[in-house]
Amino acid sequence: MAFWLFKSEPATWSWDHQKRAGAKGQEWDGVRNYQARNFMRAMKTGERGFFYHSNDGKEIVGIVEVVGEVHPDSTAPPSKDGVAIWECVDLAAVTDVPRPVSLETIKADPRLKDMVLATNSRLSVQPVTEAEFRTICEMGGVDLSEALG
DNA sequence: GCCAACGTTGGC
DNA sequence: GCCAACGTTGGC
Repeated sequence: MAFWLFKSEPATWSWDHQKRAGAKGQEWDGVRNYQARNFMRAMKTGERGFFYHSNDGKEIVGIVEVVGEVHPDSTAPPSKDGVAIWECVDLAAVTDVPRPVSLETIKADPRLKDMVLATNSRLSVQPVTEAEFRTICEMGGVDLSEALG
């Protein structure tokens, strides 16, 4: 079981939007970065990730679940040869992070200093280790059994 | 609003 | 295949 982190500017797509999308979820579309896309290709249904508010907030605010594996991004322009270049997964909200964990907090914690969020701030879809996932759930007051389903 | 970091593009 | 120029992201 792998863990992930998804970044979104709340002005574009916020945690509230994500929650309103409900259990059937919503395409995580608009990614136009090969590294981020490749991580999405590796995702399996049922895997969990963090929902992070970039720019405005700069904190982890929710837990999401992969409810649909990678498929062509409906917002991407069609390719000439019919092979999709840009793909995405579907995500559904699982639970809130009661005490959002800020970037500042993450950078200040030695257990989290190697998180991609701290080392490569521009990557919008990132892998998270299980240890990091558990640490942040604990810091954020998230019930682990709820987060992991 | 600025700018550093990063990725992509295109000229050579 | 190198690298300068450019565009974008996102923290500050």
